[in-house]
Amino acid sequence: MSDHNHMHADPEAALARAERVCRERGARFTSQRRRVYELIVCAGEPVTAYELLHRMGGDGGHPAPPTVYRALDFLQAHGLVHRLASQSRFVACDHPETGAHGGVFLVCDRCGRALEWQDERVARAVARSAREAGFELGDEVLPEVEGTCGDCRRG
Amino acid sequence: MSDHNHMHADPEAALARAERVCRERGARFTSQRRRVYELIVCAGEPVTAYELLHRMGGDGGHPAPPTVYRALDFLQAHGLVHRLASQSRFVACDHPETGAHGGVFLVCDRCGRALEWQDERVARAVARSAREAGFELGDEVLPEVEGTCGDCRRG
DNA sequence: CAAAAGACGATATAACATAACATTCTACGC
DNA sequence: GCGTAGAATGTTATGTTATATCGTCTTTTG
Repeated sequence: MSDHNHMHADPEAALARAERVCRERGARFTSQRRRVYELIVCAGEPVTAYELLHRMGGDGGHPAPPTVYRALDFLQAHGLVHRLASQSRFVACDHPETGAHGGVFLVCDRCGRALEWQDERVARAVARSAREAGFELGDEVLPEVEGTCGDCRRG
Repeated sequence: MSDHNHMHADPEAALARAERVCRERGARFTSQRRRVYELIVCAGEPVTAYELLHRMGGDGGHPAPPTVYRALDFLQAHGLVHRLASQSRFVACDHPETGAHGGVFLVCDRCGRALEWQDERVARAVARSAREAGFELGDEVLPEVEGTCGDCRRG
């Protein structure tokens, strides 16, 4: 019923997977997009666009905002990252291969980390609600809820 | 199971109710807060903080941003309005008296309207997910999902 | 009435995001 | 290879959302 959730232990694997996903779709996983994705994966927690921006700065300085936002748009469109609206932050998706991302984001109000918790029950309940309300659900249906994670509660 | 949802047919009633809710808690429903709440209720759809700001302008001009944000913070804290993170907009809560707001926001990607759909199944499924994940849910647990409402689909 | 707490005004600035247009890169047919 | 069309990126500017800070006023309470 509920899949166990995990952080990206292996950024290499995530990158390889992303590359494969893009190739299969004929989408170009350019160096910018790769760089942004890598930074998100390695962050291990939700990061803002401007944090990414500043981390991209190599020698001369960092690129302009549109550069990052364009990469983020691409990565979102291909399901590689999600935008946490409640935080204006971005996280890597745990399972970019599957089209459906049914579940819920559990966002910790203390440490700020977000768990992408897969749960068919939530997905089904939401789908059912939407149907009853006459709504047709879109693709980006990853509800976010705020709470306190186990680690933070235990101290 | 699913409650029917309705727009605020009667702003007067909503204001009276808000006033009562505040009085019961010893919170001050000041004129600023009343004004902001009234504007949100009358809008009938999600509105941005700056839209409220501009609508508050009476004679000389509109107040400064902190004025609106402070009022919004208060109203949110007392469950009178919700912030739709995905839109950075604010909507009146349909049932401010009850502490729990279990359900889901169905946000139309065409007309922009948001339906606060009460559904115990969603609330339970989310609560269950949270428990399994070791999360303790906070108060602000109103997941938002994007889709197309019945009106917009039918043309 | 005095003190304390809460609310509000005002200024400035931080943080998040996109519009618009120029330039460079890449794939693809020839 | 070579030209070209479309995609991607660079660049500048600006729009939008939100908060920090500090001073003043108002309300509550003892």
